[in-house]
Amino acid sequence: MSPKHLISIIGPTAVGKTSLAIAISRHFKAPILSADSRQFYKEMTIGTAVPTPAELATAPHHFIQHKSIHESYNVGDFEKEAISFLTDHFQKHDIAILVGGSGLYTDAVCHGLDHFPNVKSEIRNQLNEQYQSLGLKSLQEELAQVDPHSLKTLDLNNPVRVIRALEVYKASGKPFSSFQNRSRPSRPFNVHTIGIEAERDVLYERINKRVDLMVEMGLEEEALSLLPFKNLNALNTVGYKELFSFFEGQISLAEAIEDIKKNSRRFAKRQGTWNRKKSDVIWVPYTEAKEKSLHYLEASLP
RNA sequence: GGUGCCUUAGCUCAGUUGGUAGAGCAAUGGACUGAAAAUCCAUGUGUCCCUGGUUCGAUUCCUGGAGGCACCA
Repeated sequence: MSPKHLISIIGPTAVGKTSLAIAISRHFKAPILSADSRQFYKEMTIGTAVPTPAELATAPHHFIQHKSIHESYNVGDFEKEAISFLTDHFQKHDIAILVGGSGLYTDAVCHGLDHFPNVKSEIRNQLNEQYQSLGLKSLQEELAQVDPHSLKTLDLNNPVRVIRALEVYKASGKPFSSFQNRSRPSRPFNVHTIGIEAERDVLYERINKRVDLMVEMGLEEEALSLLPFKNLNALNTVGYKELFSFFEGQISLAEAIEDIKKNSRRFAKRQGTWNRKKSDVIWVPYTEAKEKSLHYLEASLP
């Protein structure tokens, strides 16, 4: 069987990942898998900058708006579905494209995650209640009892991390740390990671413009229709949560829009720190992303 | 034109009874194994408007000037 290739496109929000993915998809006649933790949801369109209908028509896309905000969906689910899709796809084809801004999700597909037990949502709800009523300290103390190893490696100031470790313990009876760093299966495909880069001020300018465009396209209306569901995880999202604050009278519309821009910039910055530490990335400037990456891929793929 | 108040970090401002300064926000750097557009950690930022004077020493006090605001004309 001929070698299989997954082309992974990474980069901060608004840098041009979608159009590069489409260009590469057309060139190699390969499907695109989205690894974007917010574009999965069919109820969210404008604020998540999903590809336009025209873009979707020019290249086959997967994992875009295939879930509802009312379903629970996480990296592990995504990893399984994506690998299952790729296994099937690579039976008959050699190339696929992965594109997305969620670093954890692209890493899950490219390199795999450790296998953790399933956790019922009641367990997490209960831990969240404990956090609310008794505080972080009580969670930390409980973790110290059951998983002293995690106590050393975990960010104990981060309630999300502490709750995660505890919920795995409660679901399985074994410490969170005991599931980590077991041998992961190697992927039956080569990964070629292309990173798109832009100067900070250029990127921020693109982000600001894109937010203005979203507002023109009707982001406010879209967010208003989702207001009843604002407590769902999927809606703890830049572009929506700020408008919810506006609807509830906490800030003005202008402030909400400024906050969306600011939070998008911060998000882009976090994506930058995630991506910067990665090795084996072919970095291409956003101005000639298509030429440079096709040039590289032509030379590396058979 | 007159009188009063103001001018300190990117922004809003505090402060130094004279020993060259600090909050919030913004910003920047980092972490990340099923919440990841989430969550968490760390870090500064300076001709203290200009000019002269008093002083060992002035951002602080005094003179003059510039800009802003308010009131009076």
